[in-house]
Amino acid sequence: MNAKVQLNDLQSSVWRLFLTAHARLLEQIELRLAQADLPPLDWYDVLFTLKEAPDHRLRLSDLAEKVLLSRSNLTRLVDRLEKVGLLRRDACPSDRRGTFAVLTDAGLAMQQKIWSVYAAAIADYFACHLQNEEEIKTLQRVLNRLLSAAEQ
Amino acid sequence: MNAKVQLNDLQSSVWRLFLTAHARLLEQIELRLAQADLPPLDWYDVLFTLKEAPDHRLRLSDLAEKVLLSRSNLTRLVDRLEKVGLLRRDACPSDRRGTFAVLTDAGLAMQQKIWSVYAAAIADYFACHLQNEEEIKTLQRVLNRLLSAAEQ
DNA sequence: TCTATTTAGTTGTAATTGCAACTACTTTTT
DNA sequence: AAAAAGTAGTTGCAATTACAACTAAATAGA
Repeated sequence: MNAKVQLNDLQSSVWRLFLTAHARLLEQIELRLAQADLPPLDWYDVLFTLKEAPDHRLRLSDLAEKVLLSRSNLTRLVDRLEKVGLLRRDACPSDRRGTFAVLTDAGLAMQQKIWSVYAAAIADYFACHLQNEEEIKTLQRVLNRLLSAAEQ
Repeated sequence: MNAKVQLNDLQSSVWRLFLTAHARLLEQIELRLAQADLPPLDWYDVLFTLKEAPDHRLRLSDLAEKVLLSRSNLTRLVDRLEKVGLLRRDACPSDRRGTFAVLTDAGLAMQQKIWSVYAAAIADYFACHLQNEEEIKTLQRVLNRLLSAAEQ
């Protein structure tokens, strides 16, 4: 680590910009969801992740990994989602310690409902400001590089 | 709003990337701070913001605005920082409802101490992956555009 | 096989957050 | 100048999060 410790003004100001832009964007988007009486983004994240998974099911530890939540926090988030019927827990036959989270029909419906609002918000606050193809490609390339570096 | 509701696959995957990259980066950086026995980024944010302010002082409401915290959460964050002597509260002479948060010497020292670790982490996880000048300029331009849109 | 280690998930508890209500003060309106 | 409306900051309380300890089951090592 620390191959390049120096940080110039441009770099640190862009970092700051990255943090603030992220924060303000999320603020606006969460606001839209709240205005539409929809649950917050971390609910969406779980529902979407399950939807993408084979058979709409995922071991809790895998789910935690994907949605960037600690295991204990995931346990309780899953509790809440289960309580309102958006997913259910299934025992894992091959590993008696394990539990699957399985998306229910109501969960899928909710995912779609949230998406309709969420997608519009992403379009308004994000996508519509990425003017040309080249700009979005650059962003993609940079973010991919950052992500793989952060995951080692 | 909703000038452009459509969202194509590239756009939504880049949005997703933006969220995950941000989350993973912060995770790593917070980890570095914790390993160095330093307080979390929101403490830094307050200390830095005060350092930048004229006379190292800022009204609580202005501070809340800049660090992206609700007023009530700022009250308690300021409580914690005050309790360990990193800042102090001063009454505002011209508006008796008002309070200033003022950076103490210890607060300034702490800001610098955190910065030494934080800057290295930003360099390692962020800056050093922005290869050429053009890439960082593009990022700056895009983020600026997103930020101003999110702030209306 | 029997013990030690690791892994999956949950739970206790303390700290933090979010939201609404509240106090005190200031500004605007009439 | 009095009443109404708005602003600054704090507080109560419920919900969420973080961290560590815990139970149960699987795996590795002797």
